[in-house]
Formats: sequence, structure tokens, C-alpha cells
Amino acid sequence: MATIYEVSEAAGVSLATVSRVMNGNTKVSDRTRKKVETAMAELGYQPNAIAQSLASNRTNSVGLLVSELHGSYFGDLMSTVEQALKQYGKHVIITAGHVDEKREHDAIEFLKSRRCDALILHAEAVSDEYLTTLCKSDLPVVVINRKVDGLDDHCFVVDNEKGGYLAAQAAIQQGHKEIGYISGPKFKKDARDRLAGHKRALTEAGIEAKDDHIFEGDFHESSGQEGMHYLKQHFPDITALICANDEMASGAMTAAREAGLEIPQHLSIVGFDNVLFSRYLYPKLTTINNPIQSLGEMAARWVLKNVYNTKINHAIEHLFVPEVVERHSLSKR
Amino acid sequence: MATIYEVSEAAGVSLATVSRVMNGNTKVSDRTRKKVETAMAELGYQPNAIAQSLASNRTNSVGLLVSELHGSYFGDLMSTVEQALKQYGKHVIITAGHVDEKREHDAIEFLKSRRCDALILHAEAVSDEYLTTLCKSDLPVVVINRKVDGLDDHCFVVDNEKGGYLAAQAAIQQGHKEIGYISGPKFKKDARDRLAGHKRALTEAGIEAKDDHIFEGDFHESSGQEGMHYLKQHFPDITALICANDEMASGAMTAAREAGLEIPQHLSIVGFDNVLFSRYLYPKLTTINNPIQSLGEMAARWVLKNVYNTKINHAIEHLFVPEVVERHSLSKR
DNA sequence: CAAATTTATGTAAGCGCTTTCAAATGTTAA
DNA sequence: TTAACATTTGAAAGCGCTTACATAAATTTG
Repeated sequence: MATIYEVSEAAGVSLATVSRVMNGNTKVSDRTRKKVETAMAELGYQPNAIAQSLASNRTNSVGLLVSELHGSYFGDLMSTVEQALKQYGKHVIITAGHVDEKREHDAIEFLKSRRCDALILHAEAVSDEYLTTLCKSDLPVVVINRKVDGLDDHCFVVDNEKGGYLAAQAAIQQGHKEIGYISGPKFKKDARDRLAGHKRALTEAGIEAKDDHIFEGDFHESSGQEGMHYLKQHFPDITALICANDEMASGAMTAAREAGLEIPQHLSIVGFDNVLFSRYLYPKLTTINNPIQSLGEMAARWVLKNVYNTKINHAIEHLFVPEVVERHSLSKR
Repeated sequence: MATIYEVSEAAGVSLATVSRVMNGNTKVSDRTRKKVETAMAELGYQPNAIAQSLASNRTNSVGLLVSELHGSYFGDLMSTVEQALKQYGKHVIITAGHVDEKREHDAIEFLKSRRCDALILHAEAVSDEYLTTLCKSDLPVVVINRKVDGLDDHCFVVDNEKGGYLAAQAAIQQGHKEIGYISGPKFKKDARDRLAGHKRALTEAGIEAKDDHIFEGDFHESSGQEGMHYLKQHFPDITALICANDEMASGAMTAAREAGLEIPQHLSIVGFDNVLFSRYLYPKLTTINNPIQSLGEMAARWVLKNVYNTKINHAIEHLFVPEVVERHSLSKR
């Protein structure tokens, strides 16, 4: 693999000059530029990004932490972030934290050790304090889908409370009064917020928010099934079921069908997130759009603007508002 | 950020010694090791991976090229590869090629410029020649889900012909005789192989393989719908439809339902790949398992063994055999 | 106990770049 | 033509590590 030395020799110029034509910021005369470019082409020269990074203290890569590498939600996030950064020649280094404190921590340390120029974190398990410390360091950090007090301008979040509210409201508007709810795990902020919105909608509509109509799941498909079983058994008069994410909605649909309930004729179901597969479900799932792609794009823009000084036209927003995606799993009571 | 200099000074030892305790291969006396470790802890020292890489010519990272960052298929692949490598302290750098020759090429160049120790490529658009050249270079490369002549021990593939055969056979065994097929794009080897297997099964069963029963799609959901429309219109007597991947099967299911056909009562459908969402479909899709995870794991093992000299117990296999996953979209004629 | 080994540590030369600063060259104006 | 300035180039010092190689200390051997 050719190095800059060989190029400089072949072109008959100094190292510095070769470096200059590579980086293109300083002025180099056309004649020497040509010479260097020719030499590069002939040698098939490819700069060593590692050496560049060490010398310049810039890696042109931003670290992205997600919870999992699979699943539509993270797939969408990764895709968006990558697209947005690639446009400007920046790259993402992706790691997975698996919603485990130690593993998230390790993943972040890895990204730091790789000397990423910035970090975009979808961190679920690590503590607020840790994130705060991280943000205070000189490594630029943004947090996706989590609000940490005092870090507002580093956080990009969706209004989960509003989303929960909208889901319930949609069901209420269709005439439903007996509404079940399968929540995410209460230790997660977004799960709590969604539930809070749900309850507010019920209350505002003059419907009593009964705690036993709420089943606490874990955001995975199987707990949707469990929730469905529980609710069906104890409250067979429920006509609408709202799930705190689409995975659980899918599980609930399966369980409902197994119990002989047709959707939405016997039971309406509303999800949350609008992940890709929600339209593969049958019937296609009515859900709340979680603008994860917008979050990702905005986070990427923040980095471009604040770290790479790229001129970005759009304003940078931190709070995103979800909306109802009407499909076929919710109907009139 | 503390450097090795500061650690060496704080511990009262030389650079080399600090480096030694970090890497742990050479012997260091317990006393000095303690001193160094204390100093490291006190300074919160974190080695600079970039500098390490430059000096050692080893990055401990392997590059992974996928076509997309989203979608179950690639999600599964990324997850598996990452898991397998992480166990041994190796990291993956993931890039997306978007099934575009230039972008795949660029992505690979990026991975090379980051000086990955090895490359695992799910390359669809780049030419055989390019891959061959790459494999001949001193950078270790393995290719996933694509067979390149002369590169057999670098390729990890699934027997697509067999898969196509099995899908057709499954339908035939259920008594189907009028069988439609929605193929992947013919320019893709795996699409051709699957189709070849399909035809062989028909022929062996004494069923004529009619070319007009075959619709060429593009592996995306929408072309499944198109294919369904085409077949339904021209050959309403078809009782089973086999799709070259699950996405198209999903599209076909939607179109079939819109046309008033119940699955599998009126029409049986078989997919291919067994991606995650195939069990979310309704009815759950009968499909051919594409052991992409095994491919990924095997590729990772190959790298561990051949690049990092890790002791791997399992033999390394290159050809994987698909099998039928029986669910609910295929029934007796 | 000295010599021969073995083991632990230090010295210094890179790894392939960037970047500051100074020198050389070119250009303009008087 | 020459002084004054702008533009291009080069020399060299890092960036933070690893790793021969050399040296010093500890251990074994006869």
C-alpha cells in the first residue's frame, strides 16, 4: 500500500504538498497539483485514515449507539443517520448496547477510544449522571429519544405523552369506552409518558382510567400476547386495546385472533411507533407515528452544524410531535 | 485526555512498560504492573485506539458491508456478526452499499481506508473481477451470500437452488399442480438459482414448468403485488404461489386479499428467506429458511481463525442448506 | 562467588500523516 | 530595476502508540 512518501517522491514534491492537495484547503499551484494527482493515480494511493486521524485529531466519523442492530426501529434510525452524514463525507461507527448498562457503557467507551468526533446515543440503560458527565466533556454528544434534565439542547425527543394521548383520543373518537392498555415497562421514561398521555385522554373524555385495565408489558411481542390474555380473561367487555408499541400490538393481534376475536370488528387495536412492519400486519395496524427518522436526521444535523461547522439551512428542533397513522385495525365501536 | 506519557510519568516507568501492561503479552513484574495500573486508574487513562492502530498496524476491527442498514435480513446479519466478534474483543465497522456499484465500491474503499483487519462483504452490485482482485490482495476478505468462481474458500453461500426446489416440492406435496412463481430479478444469481430449483422440482414431479407462470419481480414488496395481479388476471386457476422472497410474498398476500382470495383456502403462498417479519404476517408465512445468521456466524469465525488466530472448535463450512419452515400460508389443494 | 542465563525495564526509532513556520519564488508598483 | 508584498513550497516537529534492541537486574549454575 503506497504511502504519502512514495507519492511525494514520485511527484517530486514534499510531503506537505501532497498533504495539501489531499485536503484541498490550502492553495497549491495547478501544475504541482496535477503532478501530485498523477502520481497518486499511478500508485493507486489511498490515504491511511488512521494516520490522518492521529495527526489531525479528527476522524471524520461519528459514533452511533443503538440498542440493537436489528429491528425496524433501529434500522430506520441507523439508515437515516448514515444517509445524512454520508452526504458530507462523514461516517458512522455503529455499536449496540443491548439495553444493558455495562454493555452500553462499554460501547460508548469503544466509540470514545475510536476517537469519534461526536457521539449520537440512543442510550436506554446508562444513568442520567453518566450522560451528563459525558455531555460536559469536550466530546460532543447528543442523546436521542431520551430527555435528561439540564441537557435539553443535547436531547432529541418525541412527545410521548402527546402520542399516548392521541392514541387514546383516536379510540375514544370512534366511540370506544372500555379501553385496555398494554404499557411498556414502567422503568422506562417513554413508557411512563405514553401511559400518562393515555390516562389524560381518558380523563378528559370523562372516562375513568382504571388501573386494572392496564397491563405492564416489556415492549416485546410476547408480552403483547400475555397482555391480551390477561385483559380478555378479566375484562371481556373491552372493545379497544391500545399498545405502547407496535411489537406488543402484533402480539396482541395474534392472541386476539387465537381467542376468536376479529380485528377490528370485535376488538380495535392501536399501536405506537409505526415501525416498518406495522403495515405488513393484517389488518394493517393503526398506530402512532414515532418520527424516529426525524430524530435521527436532526441529531445528524446537529453534529454537522456544531462539530463540522457545516452550513445547515434548517433550524434544529429538539421536540417532535407524533401523529396518528390511520389504517385498518381501529374502527367504530 | 491522558496519554501514555502521563501514565508512564505518574507510575515512574517507561513508555514501553506501560504499553506492556496494556497489551499483557510480555512479562512485567507484579510490582510495576500494580504501579502502572494505579496510575492508569487515577488518570482515567484510556488508550487511543487510533494511535495503537497506527503503531501496531492492527485495528481490531473488521469491516462489514451490507446492502442496507434496515430490514430484518441485514439486521440479523449485522447482529450475528457483531455478537460473534465482540466475544473476542473485535469490533465491526458497518457500511451500506445500497446495491449500487459505485456506492458499494466506495463503502469498501472506506473500510480499507479505516484499515480494517478483515472485510466481510455482502456485496451485490460490485463485479466478480473486483471481488477477485480484492481477495487476492493481502487484506483478508470473505464474501457472504454470493459465490464467485475461484474464490470458494472465501465465499459463504446458501444453496438457493435447493431452496427453490424445496419450496416447489412443498407445494406439490400438498397437491398443487397449477403453481405461479414470482422471481427475483434475473440479473441476480440467487434469484436465478432459486428459479432453477423451482423448475427442477416441477419437472421431477411431471408438471410442466410454464414460463408464463413466472413473473419477474425485483425482491421488493410492490413487485409481489404486481406479480399477483398479473398471475391472477392471466391464470386464475393457479392454486399456489411461490415467491422468491418474503417481501414479495407479503405484497402478494395483500394483493390476493384485495382480490378477494383467502389465504390459504383459495390460494397458498410460500415465501423465501424467513425474515423476522414473516411470522408477523397473517396468516403466518410458510417459507424457506435462509440461514443468514449461520452465514454471518461462519464468516465471523473464518475471520477469527484466519486473521486473529483464535482457536475455533467448530469446522468452517461454506455451503448452507435451507429448509422449509411450515406455517399457515400453505395448505392442501 | 563469579559466570552464565533468564527476566524485567528502558531507549529510541518508527507508524503515515498534518501543520507550523520559514524559505523560496513570483508578482506588482514605484 | 528594486522594494514590498503575496503566493507556493519545503523542513521538521509532532500525534500517541508499539516494538526491536540494548541494558540492567534478578536468578541459576558450576
